[in-house]
Amino acid sequence: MDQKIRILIIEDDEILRMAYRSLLSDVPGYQVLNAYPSFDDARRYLQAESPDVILLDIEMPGTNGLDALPVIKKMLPDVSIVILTVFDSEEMVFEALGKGASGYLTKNSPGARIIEAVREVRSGGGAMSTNVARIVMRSFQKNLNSPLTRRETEILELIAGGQTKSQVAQTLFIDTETVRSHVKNIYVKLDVNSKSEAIRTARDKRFI
Amino acid sequence: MDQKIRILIIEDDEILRMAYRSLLSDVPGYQVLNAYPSFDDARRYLQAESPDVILLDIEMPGTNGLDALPVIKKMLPDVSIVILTVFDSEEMVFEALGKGASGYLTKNSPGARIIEAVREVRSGGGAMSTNVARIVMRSFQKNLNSPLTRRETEILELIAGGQTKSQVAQTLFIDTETVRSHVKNIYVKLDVNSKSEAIRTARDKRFI
DNA sequence: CCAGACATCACCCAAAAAGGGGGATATTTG
DNA sequence: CAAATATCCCCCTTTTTGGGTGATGTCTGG
Repeated sequence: MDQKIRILIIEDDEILRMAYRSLLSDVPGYQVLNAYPSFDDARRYLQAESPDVILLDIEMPGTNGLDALPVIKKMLPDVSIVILTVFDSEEMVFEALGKGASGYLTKNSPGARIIEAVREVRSGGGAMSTNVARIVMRSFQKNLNSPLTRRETEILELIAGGQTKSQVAQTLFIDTETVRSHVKNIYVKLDVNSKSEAIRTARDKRFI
Repeated sequence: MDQKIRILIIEDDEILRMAYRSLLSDVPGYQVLNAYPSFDDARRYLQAESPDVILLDIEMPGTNGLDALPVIKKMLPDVSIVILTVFDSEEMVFEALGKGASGYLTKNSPGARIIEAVREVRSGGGAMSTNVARIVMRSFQKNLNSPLTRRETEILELIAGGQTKSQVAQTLFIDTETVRSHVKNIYVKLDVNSKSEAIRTARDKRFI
């Protein structure tokens, strides 16, 4: 059998901390190295214990989980971190993912889901609770009733990508005047009169 | 007990189609309305059958799943669509999510995962296989070794959001000249000399 | 088949923004 | 304390932008 998955728990609530510990300790192939009530407590032992997976709470005394994330990543670049929190706001999720979390579970997740998540992140996958997945997926969703034509959308996307009209023209092999013409139409449709407004409006309404 | 979850399957491979059908039919609370080998076959019956969840393949004769997605969404705005495919490329995933898929499973998903996914999407959540979750999460990940300072990153993000230097200045309550100064430093650090190059480079390297 | 939507290109103009130099001066932080 | 960072100032030219007005070919849905 493979090496056991070495797990570390950082969670300030004692009841939960113990619950997670016993939950995961009982899983064959899992080994809970330790469980700390805060990142500041865990910090100096991280390198020595070198866990494979860390279950990390966000709301904690001292350094919170989101601030701890990059620090942990710097100390243990190969560790997989699973956020385990009551918060499921868009900002929290995006910040955690941006800082390199491999998983994001909310605390209503059943024990089986937590066990599963540990295995998933260790084998290179991602783990999210369904409400988090919902948030993430919605952020990708485009508005299917855009007033913009395909070409207009294409052009606005390139402009939103930072290109000037003449660069867009080069990219699409059309004349700069044509791009200008499209952009004017876009402005009318979105009821704006500058590039930045157009991008903001289009993004808000998910036209791009 | 609640109303059964009404399911439709669109999958060209006959073996799989039958397998999914029998898998889901056996689940209490699930009802498989029908299983079609292509979207073009399913099309005219969609409205009448009004399923809650559609399992949708991508590679199919005729209209493929990704093109079918917006059409289905237009016909049945409240349906939850779960993509079920062998493809797990970034482009496919993003396109499917952009067009309103509520789930994206790859075909190596165990039967239990498919059953679970149907329930999840129907109750408003999102469902992804772990490899897909991985792709999605990686797309959010920032480079933690950015050469840019916090302020420079902040400014470049605003510029990438379409704002001009003077708008950025207003947003951050600083002088336009200060923004200019930061931007010059950004250009040096990224070794570029225009806004569009800076945005492209920074996005490529995930500095923003 | 035909009107309307769409994509393409043209030329006029003034204002705004961008980019390249050269600096200075606090403030923060390791 | 020295280095990094954030702030602001002035010079200059080139590029981009946005508004107006119009034309032409193609495609497409009713």
